[in-house]
Amino acid sequence: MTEIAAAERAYLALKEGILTGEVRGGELLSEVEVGTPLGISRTPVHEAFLRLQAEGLLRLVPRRGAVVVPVGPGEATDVLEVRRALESAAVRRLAGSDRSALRDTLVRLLDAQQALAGAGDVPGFVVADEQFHSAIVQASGNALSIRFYATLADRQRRMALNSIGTRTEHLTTLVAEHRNLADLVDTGDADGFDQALAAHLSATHSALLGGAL
Amino acid sequence: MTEIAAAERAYLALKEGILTGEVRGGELLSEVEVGTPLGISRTPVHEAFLRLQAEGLLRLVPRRGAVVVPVGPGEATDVLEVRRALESAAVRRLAGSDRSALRDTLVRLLDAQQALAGAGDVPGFVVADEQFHSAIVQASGNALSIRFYATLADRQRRMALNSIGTRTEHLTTLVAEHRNLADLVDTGDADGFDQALAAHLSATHSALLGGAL
DNA sequence: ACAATCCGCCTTGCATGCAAGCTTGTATGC
DNA sequence: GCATACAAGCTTGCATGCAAGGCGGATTGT
Repeated sequence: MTEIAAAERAYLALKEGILTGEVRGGELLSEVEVGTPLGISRTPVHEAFLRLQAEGLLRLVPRRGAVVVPVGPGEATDVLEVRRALESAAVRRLAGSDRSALRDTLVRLLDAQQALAGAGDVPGFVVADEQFHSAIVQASGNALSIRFYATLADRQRRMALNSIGTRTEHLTTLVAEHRNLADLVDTGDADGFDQALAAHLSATHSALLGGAL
Repeated sequence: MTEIAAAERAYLALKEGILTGEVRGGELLSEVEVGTPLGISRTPVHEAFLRLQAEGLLRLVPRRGAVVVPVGPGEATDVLEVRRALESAAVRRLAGSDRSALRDTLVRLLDAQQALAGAGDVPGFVVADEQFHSAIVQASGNALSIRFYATLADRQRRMALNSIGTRTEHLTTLVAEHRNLADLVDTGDADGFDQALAAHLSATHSALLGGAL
């Protein structure tokens, strides 16, 4: 039945819990406490704890348990700052190589965004937004960037809890900004992209801080 | 006697082995094989494997063992690209805050570099170089950047094997470039820093690809 | 009543047992 | 000679046993 390994299940379940806010920051978890509901023993849970500690989501206290690292005060700023840095670096590299495949991808994603914005599907739009940005980084082919960016997406997803109560009117604005970004990628204008992205992420910043998108 | 935990010892020992090239890329390791020399059982070794997999240095093959991920062809480029992105982002942030403490630190590190360059101490200089660059990132206070940058330092250390046969004449050139970078940090000239850093890292790039520093 | 001490519970860290899966080498049939 | 099938040895994945350590509550002495 369950084809995936126990350690993997524990990891995914716990990570999902942390990212969705189901388990609150500061909370103290024990291995049996996490493993019992999943029907698995302490060992795979311990392994999951280690992986999550490596990602900075958990902090293992030697003989006490694992505390969920709370989101720090400046975390939103930190995430967006690194996102800008990595995405801009990706575009800078892409400026010197073939961008046609990426352009097609971005066009497709933009169409999907437009549809989602029209339908007012905010959760769907959030996913599409993430796909759009990460597509750029992935196209750069920088394996380290890609890996880092994935953890940034996780962190941002965790913070996005606060800002789900979102006005749908602004979604079309975001699509327009994305179109602009896609154009700059296509042109190979790395500096212009960097500036536009900074502005674009500032809006996201406000959203993550609790306001409307 | 040994106060640090077994899992930690396994992690540190194995990581050191990978970073120094003692264990070659592509090699297949088994848990007992690693644990026996350290006098520890499979469990802590398994945990070390998981951590190293999370860092991308190891790849666990389900019922076979752990293969040491070889350095990819473009890894040097990738590392330096992300280094540039993160360091420049740090300077951009620092441009808007108090840089006096950092300036003092950089001046101190520059003096040390000059001494090391004069003495022709290449390994010592490599360490000082790493301290100089990471000091900038750390001063920014971006926790994510700092963490990412640390793994970049690891990767670069692993690649630096090839380029240890280094001419000491060029060390003074590097010190001069560092002084220039420090000035730009102090001035808060983020764009200038970015450009100068790109040039500076290009030299490092050639070094990492096997040439002289 | 209050403070200090001690005992017991809960936690992890590590070792080991057991089973399952993959690979390799061998033997057998054609 | 060649291909196929089998069997043995390796590997890990997970469960569990055992010991050590920390914390909290109860108890006792003042």
